[in-house]
Amino acid sequence: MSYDYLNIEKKWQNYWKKHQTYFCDTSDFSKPKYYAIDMFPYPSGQGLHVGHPEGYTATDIVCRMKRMQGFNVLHPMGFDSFGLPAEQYAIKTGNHPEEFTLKNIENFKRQMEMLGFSIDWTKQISTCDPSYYRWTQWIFKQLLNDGYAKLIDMPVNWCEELGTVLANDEIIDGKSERGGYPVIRKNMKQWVLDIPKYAEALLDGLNKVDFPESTKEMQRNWIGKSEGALVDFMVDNSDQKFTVFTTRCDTLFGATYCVLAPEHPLVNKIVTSLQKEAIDEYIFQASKKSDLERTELAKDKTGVFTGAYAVNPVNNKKIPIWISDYVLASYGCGAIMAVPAHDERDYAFAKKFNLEIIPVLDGGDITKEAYVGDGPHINSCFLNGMNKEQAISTMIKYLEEHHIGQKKVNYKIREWIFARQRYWGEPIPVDEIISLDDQDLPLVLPLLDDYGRSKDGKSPLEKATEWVNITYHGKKVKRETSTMPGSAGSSWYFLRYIDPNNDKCFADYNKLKHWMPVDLYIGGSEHAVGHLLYSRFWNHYLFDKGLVPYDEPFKKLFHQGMILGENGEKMSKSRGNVVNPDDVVKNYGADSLRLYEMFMGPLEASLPWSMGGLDGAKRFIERVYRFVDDQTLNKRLTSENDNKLDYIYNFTVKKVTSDYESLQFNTAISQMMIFVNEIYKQCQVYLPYYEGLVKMLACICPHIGEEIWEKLGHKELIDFEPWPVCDESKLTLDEVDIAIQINGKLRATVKVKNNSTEDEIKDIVLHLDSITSRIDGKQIKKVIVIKNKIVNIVAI
RNA sequence: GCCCGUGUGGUGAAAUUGGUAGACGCAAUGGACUCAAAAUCCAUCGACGCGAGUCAUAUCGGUUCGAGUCCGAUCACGGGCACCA
Repeated sequence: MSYDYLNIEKKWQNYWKKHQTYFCDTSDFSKPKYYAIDMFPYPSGQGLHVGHPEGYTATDIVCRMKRMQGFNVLHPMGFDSFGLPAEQYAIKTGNHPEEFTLKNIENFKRQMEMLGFSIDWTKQISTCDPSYYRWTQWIFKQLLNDGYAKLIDMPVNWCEELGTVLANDEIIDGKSERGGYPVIRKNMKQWVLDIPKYAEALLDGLNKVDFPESTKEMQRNWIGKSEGALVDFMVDNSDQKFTVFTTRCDTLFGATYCVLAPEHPLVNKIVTSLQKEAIDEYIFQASKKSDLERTELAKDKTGVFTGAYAVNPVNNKKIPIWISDYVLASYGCGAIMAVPAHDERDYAFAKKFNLEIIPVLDGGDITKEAYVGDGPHINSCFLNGMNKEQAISTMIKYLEEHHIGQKKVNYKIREWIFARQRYWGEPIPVDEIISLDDQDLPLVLPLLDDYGRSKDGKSPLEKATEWVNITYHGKKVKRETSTMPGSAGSSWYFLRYIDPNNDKCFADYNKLKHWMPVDLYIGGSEHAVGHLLYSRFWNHYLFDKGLVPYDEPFKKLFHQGMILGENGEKMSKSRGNVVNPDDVVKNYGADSLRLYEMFMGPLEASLPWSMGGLDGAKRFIERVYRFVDDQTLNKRLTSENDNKLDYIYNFTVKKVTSDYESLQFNTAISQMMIFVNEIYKQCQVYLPYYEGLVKMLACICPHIGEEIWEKLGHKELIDFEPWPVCDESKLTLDEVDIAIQINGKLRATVKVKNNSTEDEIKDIVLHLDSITSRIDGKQIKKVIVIKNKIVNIVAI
């Protein structure tokens, strides 16, 4: 006679584990498919955070509903298990990072089982498993053979403290995402993947996927497409020339100087002897600046005149060439034409160094500030009087006809730096000359005595001399000692789930054809650009090679919000507001935790934790359970329908179904609560309606779902029972409440026949005592009737 | 600085997308049951007012018969990008 959640949950978890085939048999390809996954976790030493189950419960609910609706459901889980904490643990203890990782995976898995997720554990993967990273290496090899992976000398983000390079998205405010250590720019030979080649495809693909608009926008900004033109400038009194990129070639008549990036190769060739010393000093200073310093100094423009002049190709005017670090070597041509009248940065620079400012767009006051608005062109010869669009296309035509420029599209997105000077990552399967043959994959990480960096600051793998120095195809060679970044293994794991044990290829095409794309993908918004852009890139690439059936891997993406501490702050050890899921499950049960997290508020919202809310969730489960657990209430399950609950039951089925589909679990739960409140009021419930409720609730609270189902006398699990169906005919009521307003203010409500006509309603309303007394002596100007909803009487 | 969000009771939040603001939950208060307590059940619960009513969705203005919802301005908070030519 009480809700013994500990034993109930243990009982069903053991049952599911013993009968694993229930959630693991995904072989019936004749059914429609549904593939839902969560962003797989990094198995940290701390175990699950209460934030993890939020997203996991959401996918689990949808999967459970889809199974009942007759779908073939794939719902696996894996571990993103290469990474820094395991390596640091290994450095500290001298143990292999794998030992730490496997221990953590076991703990994560235990916690997930404790929470009752209907995960297909037979398809579990781990990115640090050689049978998995064999194929990560294999995909890298394809990228290499096709020219998308390259070893290039480039300025990289170097973190001295971590002893490795980092990708742009691993840096926040000039500091490393992990640890917050300073990051500097440094030229190094690096493995990179040519993601910019896929810029256009990745941009296009966003139009056909269901992602949060903010995430699409972030990816668009990250890719940073801009359409413009290249313009060639001759250096005066010289045969040297350089090219600039501009999005406003229509303002070329207003270009009064040019600026080269300090790193631009032309600088040394054109600098005059008088300016050489100043230029060299400036270049030296610029090279020493870290990214952080560059951004901090952003407000104050610096620069030096080269002594040389360029010739403006449209009017042959001589304009000075400067260098400045506000021009980036890595974007466009590393050189710009400056139009100070209409660009804020150029304006600030021109003012500081007293350079000429010529307006070429009418409007604004350039004595005060740059005019960045629109206006007809002036001082612009053949463009005068034109608007922006006309002027740009006219100018592009002019540039192309005179062979001094052309149309050009640029992207901000840079190559993905694909090597880390670390131990605990996938070895890059190449030596100095060639990549490894397929039969030599996987290239397995060697064991080391010490996992710290080697003395010369190189990768820890340098110390494995026997592993590094090999004879391959008859030649003495050295292996690559960098490893892949963490985002390598996570860029394709959703493909491997589909065929995790295949040792012939990364996944069978026919299986991919059945399961891809992922129908629902849930994870944190911190991956809005990094992981989500990288995995889209790999999938597009594999699609172009004909190895996967769809270009976009994720049909629908959703970001769950963050669960904050009870004080509204982010949960952290130092704030002392961390809630441990193990404790919650012990004190309230997994079902209560799941129900509570889904009821807190919208899934995407960041919300504070509340122990009181957890009490409420448990109370609701008990209220439902009592019908089978309590003998007196048990008698209230009737086999005859008195029709009193017809409307509310069918409405509840309809709302819960559509709310689950759109991930609005908070309102779905509130609707089930309304239904339960109603059956308490009625003191009885038609058994099929109660069973319908239990099925819907079982998606969120699977343990109590199975328990009630069993107590109702069913022999089969509830998980594959048919989903309740809404009988639409029960949703039309005989009478509806309509509101009556006078001049927009609510004055009364009245019951009228459903679908009454406008005249019928007017007739009733205008004869109501409570209304006539109010409009007595006033003139009725208008009566607005909205069927089945509202009447508004306008009277003065 | 630029881009994108958000702002509703004591509190977490609902609101059929322009139609009865505050559903559902938490907390609180009163009552029933109990020797008593817990649990449970029932009731009340935006503010002011005895009342009829009046005022209330960050602030100010607009559109509309009607605005939490649409438009404009302002303020506050959150997220992203950051000299990208």
